[in-house]
Amino acid sequence: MSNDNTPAKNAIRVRFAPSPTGFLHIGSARTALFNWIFARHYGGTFLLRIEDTDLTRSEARFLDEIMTDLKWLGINWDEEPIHQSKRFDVYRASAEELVKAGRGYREGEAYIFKMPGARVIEVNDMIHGKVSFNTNDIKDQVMIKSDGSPAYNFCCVVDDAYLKVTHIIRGDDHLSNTPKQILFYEALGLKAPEFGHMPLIMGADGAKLSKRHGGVSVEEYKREGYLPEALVNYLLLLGWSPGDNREIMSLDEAVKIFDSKNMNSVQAKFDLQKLRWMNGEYIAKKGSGELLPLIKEQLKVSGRGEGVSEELLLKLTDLYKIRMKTLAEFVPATDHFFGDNYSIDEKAVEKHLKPAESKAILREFTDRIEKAGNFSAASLEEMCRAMAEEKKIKAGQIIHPTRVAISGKTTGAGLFEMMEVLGKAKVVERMRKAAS
RNA sequence: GGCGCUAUAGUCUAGCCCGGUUUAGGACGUCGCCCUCUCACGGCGAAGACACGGGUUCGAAUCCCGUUAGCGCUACCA
Repeated sequence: MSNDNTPAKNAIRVRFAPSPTGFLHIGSARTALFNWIFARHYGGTFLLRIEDTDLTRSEARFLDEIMTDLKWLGINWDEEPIHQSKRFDVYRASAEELVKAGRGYREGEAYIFKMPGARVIEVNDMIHGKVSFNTNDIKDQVMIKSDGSPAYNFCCVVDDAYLKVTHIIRGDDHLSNTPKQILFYEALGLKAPEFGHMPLIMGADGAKLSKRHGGVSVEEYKREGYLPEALVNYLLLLGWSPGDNREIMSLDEAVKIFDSKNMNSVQAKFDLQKLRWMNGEYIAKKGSGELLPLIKEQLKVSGRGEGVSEELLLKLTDLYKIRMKTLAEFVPATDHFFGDNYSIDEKAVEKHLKPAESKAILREFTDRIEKAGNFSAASLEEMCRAMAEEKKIKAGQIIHPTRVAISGKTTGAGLFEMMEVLGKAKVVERMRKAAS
């Protein structure tokens, strides 16, 4: 599953080479992540190269977004990124050199690399082990296109050599490109780096990852309320395993124990359920204070919570963080705390508020709590239990109608905590309305 | 079609390199029970896998071959 091309310490240089023609794809993020971890583990250098050779499709806003998302994930780079769009003359010079040396030819404005006669190219892949290709199966390769822009496989080699990249970890979709690139290294008189090809991430149905699988870009997950720690942790486990049964782990921990030998060579399906579970774990474990700014962001996007005190938000965060899989779930779950315009579960109303018996119980409970001086969760619960005892009914017969009356829902935080947070006036008002 | 990669439960995986210690371990999901005012959390438990066929061997999830299936490349996309 692996070979012995383990890098010497401090000497390794890796790169992540995004193309700014769209948002940061979840698969690209994973590639960046593994390169970064590899570099950090060996004390090497992690570089960024911008592959913007497609001048018409490349946009500055995409590049900004990609860099923002990388940082958000916790991936930082060590040197100023280089842009391929600024190096067209370098690629042309190299292509010119190969043509002059008889390794290629011109075809109009284009520079083409001539495939050598039958030869076997062997790649000692860090993940797959030995893989071999026959040059007979590969046709002549374009180096510089007619429009003057370089072809991917060619400028990739020129730049990786220029950047002194020692290890290339990338997706399996590049495995078949590797012999072509090795031939370029040879022709240019350069030493080829080590290669490691990670299996691609597929959607749940085995098809290419797409929107309907839950999102393809990091930005979408960020917006949905996923924590970077959770996304990174999940991506880490997709194609790599520490060897023991550890699952929840920080980036720092992963850097420490990382070993490319444990990288998997099997394509993996993206499982949104597991990501959601993991995200829930991270949310629940975070301090409410840490979560607060993120919760505020969610509220802001939804247009709720304006002018609400920090204290109340903190309290709600505390009550609900254990019930959320994503931050985005906070708003619909707590809408009844932010004004009277909240969603109502009609089926719940039918079941718990419609019966005359429920209304009577609700009225009685309302009368009791209205008279009470203390509106704390503990004393409310005491009153509820006492009333149940007196009336020879189950506490649930009071609790369920009350919950629906004040929240419109059958789910959520503990009833008495909710009542305390909402306050006496609001609670009594909603209960009277429901009982009428 | 050609070339390449891959193949443990619905999903991610451990075990495979160095064959016996495996009644194949863990996690998500599913189901059941407990806790409980609901939901969630937590606890306990259950169902569920070595793709198929040959071979090597006393013995194969582990090694070899084939078949099948999935994916990738086969662009003057990256």
